[in-house]
Formats: sequence, C-alpha cells, structure tokens
Amino acid sequence: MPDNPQTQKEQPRRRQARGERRIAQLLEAAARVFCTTGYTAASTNAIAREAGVSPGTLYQFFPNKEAIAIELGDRLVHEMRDTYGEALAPIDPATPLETAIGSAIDRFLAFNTEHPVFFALMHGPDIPGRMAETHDQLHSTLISRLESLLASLMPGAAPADVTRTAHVCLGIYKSGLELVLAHEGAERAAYVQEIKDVLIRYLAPLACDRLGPG
Amino acid sequence: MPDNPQTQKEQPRRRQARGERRIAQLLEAAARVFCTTGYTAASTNAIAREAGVSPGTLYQFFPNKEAIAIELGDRLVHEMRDTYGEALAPIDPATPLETAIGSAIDRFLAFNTEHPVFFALMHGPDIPGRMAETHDQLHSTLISRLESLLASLMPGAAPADVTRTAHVCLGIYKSGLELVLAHEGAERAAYVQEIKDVLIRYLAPLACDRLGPG
Amino acid sequence: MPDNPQTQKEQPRRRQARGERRIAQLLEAAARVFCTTGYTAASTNAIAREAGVSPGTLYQFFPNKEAIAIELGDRLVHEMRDTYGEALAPIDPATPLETAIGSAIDRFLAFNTEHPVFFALMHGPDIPGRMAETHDQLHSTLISRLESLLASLMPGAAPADVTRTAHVCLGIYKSGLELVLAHEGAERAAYVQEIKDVLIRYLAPLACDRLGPG
Amino acid sequence: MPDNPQTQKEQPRRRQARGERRIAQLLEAAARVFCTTGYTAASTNAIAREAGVSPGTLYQFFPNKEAIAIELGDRLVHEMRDTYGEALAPIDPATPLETAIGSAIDRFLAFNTEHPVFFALMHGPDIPGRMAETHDQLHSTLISRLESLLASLMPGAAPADVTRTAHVCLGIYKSGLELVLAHEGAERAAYVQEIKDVLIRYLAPLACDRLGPG
DNA sequence: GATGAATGAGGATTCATTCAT
DNA sequence: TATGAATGAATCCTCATTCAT
Repeated sequence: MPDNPQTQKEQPRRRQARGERRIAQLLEAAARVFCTTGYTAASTNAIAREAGVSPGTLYQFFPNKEAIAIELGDRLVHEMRDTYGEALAPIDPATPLETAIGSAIDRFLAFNTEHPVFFALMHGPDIPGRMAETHDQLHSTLISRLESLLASLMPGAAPADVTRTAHVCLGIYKSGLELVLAHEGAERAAYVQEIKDVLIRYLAPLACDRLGPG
Repeated sequence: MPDNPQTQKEQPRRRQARGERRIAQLLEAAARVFCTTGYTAASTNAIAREAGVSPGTLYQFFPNKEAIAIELGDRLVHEMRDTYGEALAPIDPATPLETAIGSAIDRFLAFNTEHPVFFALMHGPDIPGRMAETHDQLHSTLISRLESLLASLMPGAAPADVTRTAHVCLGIYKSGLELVLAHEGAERAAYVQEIKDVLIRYLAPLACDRLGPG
Repeated sequence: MPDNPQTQKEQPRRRQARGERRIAQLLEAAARVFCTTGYTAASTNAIAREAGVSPGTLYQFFPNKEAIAIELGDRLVHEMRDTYGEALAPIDPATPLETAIGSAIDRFLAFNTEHPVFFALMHGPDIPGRMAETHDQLHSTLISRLESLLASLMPGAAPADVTRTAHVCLGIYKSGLELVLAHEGAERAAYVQEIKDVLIRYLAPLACDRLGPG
Repeated sequence: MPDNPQTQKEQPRRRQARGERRIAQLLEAAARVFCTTGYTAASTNAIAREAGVSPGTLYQFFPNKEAIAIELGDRLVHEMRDTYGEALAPIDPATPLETAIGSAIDRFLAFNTEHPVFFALMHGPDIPGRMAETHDQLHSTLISRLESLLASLMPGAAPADVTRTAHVCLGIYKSGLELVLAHEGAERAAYVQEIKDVLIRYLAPLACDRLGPG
C-alpha cells in the first residue's frame, strides 16, 4: 500500500490536519467529561476513552490534564472574543447602566449556556488563595476584560479599586451562574434578573457620573 | 445491621464517652486536612493519620468521607447557633439595614475566620445542580437561617422570592468570602466592605418598608 | 480461628508480626525478582506479584522500589556482619597476606553465592558518578568495612590512600564476582583463584611491613 | 526539500548517502542520550527527538534500541582500531611490561574519555551470565583484541588461560574506568595509576619470560 | 524516505474501604 | 474498640513499536 506522492506538493503539513482534528476531538471530549464529573474528578483516561482514543494519544498532544483545561479555556476565551468583540465593547456612555449591564449579562449567560464547560473551568479553588493554573489563566483573562469594561464606568477610580471591583463582579457572576444553571424555566429567568439587579445596584453608585435609568 | 445512630437524640451510654472523644478528635483532624488540601483531595487515610488513629478506627465512627464532612458541618452549624443565637437574631426593625447587614457579615466572617474549614465545606459543587450531600446539608441549613432572617426584612414577599433571595445572598457571601480569605490586611478589609456594600445595595430595595440610613 | 489471647501481654506488638512476615516475604520476592531481571528492570508490581500480594500491600511497607532495595541491602549487610564478624576481623598480623586475602575472598564469595541478589544490588551506576541511593548505601557500607580492614594492612598510609585502595579492591571484587557467577565448576574455581591473585599482588607491596608467604 | 544530487559525482545508490547521514545523526544522538541517562533508561523516542527526527525515521534504519547500541559499539570499535592499530599493536618484547601496560591504559582511557558513551555500552549485564546482545558484541570484540595482545605476553599459556586472563583484565579495566570517570583532577590521576599498578602486578608473573623494569 | 499520529500494555503509586486479630 | 494489614481498581503517565499519509 504505497501512498500517492502526487498529492504531496500542495499540502506542506497534511499530517498536522489529523492532529488538529484529534486535538479538537480531545477538547470536546474533555469538555463533556468536565461537565459530567467536574474538573477535579475528571481523569485523563476518562477523557481519552470519551474521545475514543488511547491514553497515549492524549499525551501526544497534552502533557497533562491541566494543559487540556488551559487550552480549552483559551479556546473558549477566543471564541468569546470573536463572538462579543474585544474588551466587551467599551460601553457607550449614553447607554443607561441598567441596559448595559443587562445586555452584558445576557450575552455572558448565553455564552455560558452554550458552553457549559465554562462553569467547570471557572470553578474556584478548593483552598482560598491557591488556584490551579487552569483557573488562574482563565480567571486572569476574565478579570482583565472586566477591568477594561469597568474602567470606562469608573473614570476616576484608582486601578486597585477597579481590580477589586472586577473581582467582586466576577464572583457575583460566578455564584449567580451556578444558581442559574441549577434551575430552569421561569425560576432560571428569575435568577437571571437577580444577578442583574445585584450588579446594577452594586455598580450604580460607582458609576457616579452616569445617568441612571430614570 | 445496626440502626443509624445519628437519628437518636439522647444516648446515656458510657462507652459513648470514649467514642465522643474519638469523634471529636477525628473531626478536628478532618478539619485540618480539609483546610490544607481541600475537601475533594482529602483522603480518609490522611485524616486518620492526622488524628493519630488507624483507618479502621475512623470507619468505626464514620461510614465514609462524606459522613465526616456532614457531621463536621452539623457541628459547625450548631456552634454557630450557640454563638450567634437562633435564626441569626431576627433583626430589630429599628436597626438601620446598613448596620444590620454590616454586623451580620462581620459576625459571619469572624466565625469563618475562626473556623476556616467552613470554606472548604461550603465550597460549591463541581457540577451545577448536582451537590454533594455534604454541601447540601450545610447549604440547606444556612439557607433556612437566611430565609428566616430575610423573612423579617421582606414582610410581604412570597416564600419563593425569599428563598431565591436567600440563595443569592449566600452566593454573594461565599464568593466574597473567597476573596476575603485570599487577601490580607487592608486589602482584606476593603473586600469586606465590598461584600457589605453589595448586600446592602441588593437588599435595600427589597426591604422597602425599612428606613434606610438616611 | 482467633489467636491465643493469653500470650498477649508479653507481645506489645503482635500485629506487627504479620507485617514483619509480609516484609520478609516481600524482600524475598524482591530478591528473586532482582536476580531474575536485574534491579533496573524490576517493577514494584512484579515484586508484589511474586510475593503473592497486591500492589497496595507492598506500598504499605515500602514507599518505592528504592526503599525495598535499601532495606534488602541493609539486611544483607547485617547478616554478613552476623556471619563474619565486625569489620571483617582485623587481620592477625601473623597471618600471611595470601592466606588472609584468600580466606576473605572465600568468605565473601560464599556469602554472595548464597545470596545472589547481592550482585544485583552492588551493580554499579549506569552513569559514572551518579549512583542510586540503594547502591550508595550498600557501597558505602562495604567501603567502610574494607577501609578498616585495609587500615590494618597499610599502617602508615594516608586515609585518602586507604579509601582509594578500598574502592579499587571493591571494584576488582565486583568485576571478579561477575565472572565467577557467570561460570561453573572448574572454570569458576579458576576465576576465584584469579581474583585472589589480582588482589594479593595488588596489595602485597602496600602491606610493606607484613611478611610475605616466604 | 530535495537534496542536491549534482554534487555527488558517483553514487552506486544515491539514497544511501542521505541514509548514511541519517544513521550518523541518529548514532550521535543515541550516544548523547546513552551518556546522559544510561543505556537502560534511554528511550528510542528520546533518541529520535535528540536527533531531530521522528520515531518512524529511527525505525527505518534500526529495528530496535538494541540495534542502535550494537551499531554504535561497532563503529566505536572500528574507530578504536583505526586510531590504535590492529590488535593493539602486538607488544614489542623489548618494551618493559610497565611501559607497555601504562601506555595501553593511557590510550584506552584517552579513547574512553573522548567517547564517553563507551562506558555506557560496556556497562556490565544486570544479571551475571545473561548479557544483552549489545554488550555481548562489544565485549567479544574487546576480549578478542585483549586475547591477541595477551598471547604475545604469555607465550606458553593455554588458550583458555589467555581467555580467562583477558576477561579478568577487562573486568579490572571496566571497574577502574568507572572510578576514573567518577573523579577529577589529581584524584583521577591517582586512580589511573592504581589501574596500571593492578594490571602490572597481576600480569607481571604471567609474563615470566619478559624482563621487568629493573 | 520521512513524518507524526496511534497504540496499548505496563510503569509507579494512591485510596476508600474491609478484614483478621 | 482499636489496630494495621490487605485489597484492587483507578490514577497519571511512558515507551517501544507500527501505521497511514
């Protein structure tokens, strides 16, 4: 069974294609496993099994579970960026805060609902302060994006304050997301509204120069 | 097939005495281990070792890891109750909301700082909706207490709304606690203030009949 | 089949008996495996299998393969000491060198033939200078014993010279042992004589004050 | 990525050229890896990586790890032959034994120092008697050369005695080499002298008809 | 020839849990 | 009661080797 050498010249790295497919396949499998069992309990063997490949294959592309999660997080962030634009669209000052936050939350929730693995990856550390690299990366990225968004809301604030506010907002969002995902239908909608209310009321006084809804 | 001893409220048996000591010893060890490694990563063997007893002894008192965490959570709740009174002292209507929430948070934080294992036990589920029994018990208890506290704040609200608000508040508190424990000194104090602000602003409109601070 | 409880008072740790037996059993199994496959290729699972226990049992007594080898080496050294006396019986100055070395080699070889695992444990490092802990321990012990033996032979020598000579002698012995073990019958005997000759001729000029055989 | 075939004036089989380069490249890489990790611990993947080629390429030239080592050993032996002449230059009977052995050792050591992989390949078997093919080849070659060298020293000796003496000498040399490579500077020089002394004293009585240095 | 993907058995090690004493 | 030995499946990860392209 010799190969066909005539197709060779136009594909400088055809073989990487298979690898790329495998990587995508593995990441999808990992996402499924993370959603089913949570990040901590997920095992590399389970991911390989879910992907229908041998453990060795997994390790050809990822050195360990952490790396899988990091890559998965990276891809999610990029997809988020592609979908919603850079820096969460620095808010138009004319938009009422309520509307701005409401739509931001809606978009975030839409994304998280479509990519439920996000929750598993964002899940906080088991021990306060000690965060796995995975979460750290994703967390930092999200914090950065939030900071730039908040900076436009809090023009006079010190950077440390913006950072702190970003952490608080992300915390609120994460715990809210947990509640939203745990419910369905009208109850879910009600929780969505609660998140918005919490954030709007928390941020309204900080966005002092911005006109409220009424 | 002995019955479940935890359902029996009074036990005058004297051998229980040594058993009680053992149980306390094991729970203290478990608390230490949970704090050090987190609940998921904690192993029963490690707990037994930390307690200075053999694995077999541990299993004489607890059927599994879960049961240890549940009992630990129960005892913490009881201690909390003993320390701060039943139902979080239904708030005196004359107290300004700001003060009420501020002192409630302070007391909670004091308790959590003194019992750092609380964080490990309260740590949310890895998968939304699916909560380990451990956290479920503790969570339900805290929610109940919060509900009764909030009920006094939101006299006209529907029970479902009170429950929902309780969940939101607990979520905010948990994520806030994580941030507080992850920092020290002035930064920690700043985060404490943020939690209070978030909750106050969130609850102020709900406590419509209550006089605000100004 | 309960044990006899009346023997209990004199045995403060009877339960260790089972453990001790297991340890002996594991060490014997390890010795067999080391002899069969060599130290490097030996696996803990293979040792456990050979001992007829589960991998977990092995790890209850030894943290890793290294530890097994070290303990095995220790026991061998102790047995050697018990059998042949402390410090290889500092040689009677009246004994001719030839006799002294000859009988020392004979005794060493007898021991090594009876405990073939000794060879596997003494086997030098794969990379010069970098020695596994196992071999290091055993090696150091043997070197020490040789040093004290040689010190009585080389009264005026500097310690560094004694040490160097000890290393050389041990090297000769090890490589000789390899040859001896690789042969049988008359050929083996011939190799035994060669080792003796090498050592005698090497050491004779160093033991300057000692009377030769003639 | 075509090579330039026009620079090669005559090639009975031009693909061999690239192949030879690949083989050399792989052998160099293997030598480096063997020196770093030892033969047993070296992995074919590691060798391929070190050589900058894919595992598949390695297996196009060598059927397994053993074959790499054997070929490496062969080339070393040939290089040794090219450098020091056939049969180690059958010793001029007029040369004093001391000088002959001294310079032979010096040359061997020079070669081994320049080709440190020699040590890894010569490293004795893990199990006495059972020698890997690799070492066997190399060993046999060295023994042969030693035999012919010794034959000129021991004119009247039976072939079996010569063979035995060759094995003993090689053993001494190998264990000595280990000591030499493990030390540096003056201590290394001292060990070199020890090897020489051991061999000279061992061989002097066998070379009965040869005049000593005095 | 060359590539890199794929394999899968096997490596060391852990752990919740049970059992004999 | 209490001990500590015992389990064995499951963990992560590696490796020599083969295969499709």
